[in-house]
Amino acid sequence: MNIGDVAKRTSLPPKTIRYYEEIGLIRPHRAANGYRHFEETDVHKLAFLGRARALGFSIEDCRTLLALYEDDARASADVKRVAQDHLDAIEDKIAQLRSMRDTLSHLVRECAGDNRPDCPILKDLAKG
Amino acid sequence: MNIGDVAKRTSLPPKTIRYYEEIGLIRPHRAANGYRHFEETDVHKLAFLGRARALGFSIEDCRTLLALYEDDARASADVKRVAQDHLDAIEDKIAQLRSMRDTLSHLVRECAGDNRPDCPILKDLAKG
DNA sequence: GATAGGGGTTCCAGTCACCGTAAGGTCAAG
DNA sequence: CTTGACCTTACGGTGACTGGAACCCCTATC
Repeated sequence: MNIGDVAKRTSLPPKTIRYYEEIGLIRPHRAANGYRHFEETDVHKLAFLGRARALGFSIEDCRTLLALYEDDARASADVKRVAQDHLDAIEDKIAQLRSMRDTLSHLVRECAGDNRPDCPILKDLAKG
Repeated sequence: MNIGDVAKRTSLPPKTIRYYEEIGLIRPHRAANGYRHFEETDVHKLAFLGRARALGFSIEDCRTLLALYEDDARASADVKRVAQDHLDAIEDKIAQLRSMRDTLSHLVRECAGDNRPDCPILKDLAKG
């Protein structure tokens, strides 16, 4: 299979697939003409990576998860730890964003949004 | 005032302050020895920027907000639009993260986290 | 055989908002 | 006079790609 077909099947852009090869996540073969040639296992790995990325795992986490996936002797505890750490990071991020949102939505509600210059948003930014 | 003092007063690293000068957010004077010399207005602007950044505004948004702040003839509607757009983006981000969190926390709960290889997290990533 | 098109290839630069490090100039204190 | 804390610039790296240029390959059509 060529990269375009793989792109369609995995919903990953060709650019991303090349990038994943560059950083060693996959190792597709090469045809005589220099084109990348993908096996089903490559497609499977790429789909795995796509889902892991969609859950927000970093590339390095994905590398770890892929290695665990391919290791029949893995301990599920190792997988769980990676996932739990990521989950904690997500929770932190959500809390951060919520705090921003609360402040911001308050300020936006206060702002008249008309032609006059008076603005509580700027007032807040200017004086904390 | 030198950059170190400004850094302390604004809680911004010197590196960041230099960067903000480089991209034209501030224009501190220079002393004879080449050191940056900051006026109170510079410190005020930097504090403004620090708070805007803390609310998650992009640098370009910050540039816009600072320009509006310094424009006595601004319309609060312009400020409000920037803030509202950012707020919408934050809401989107929160929704995205919540969706990730929900999926992930479910998977993490399902995973035994022991020495055995069987793992619902990997199973999900492998088969969507 | 020439050409048009739709693949594919590499490499370089850019994104965003900085941070790390190196090599060096400046200044006040001991 | 030296020490150490401060300042300067400049270059490189971060994460995870994306865009674009310049070029090669393959098939179909005229």
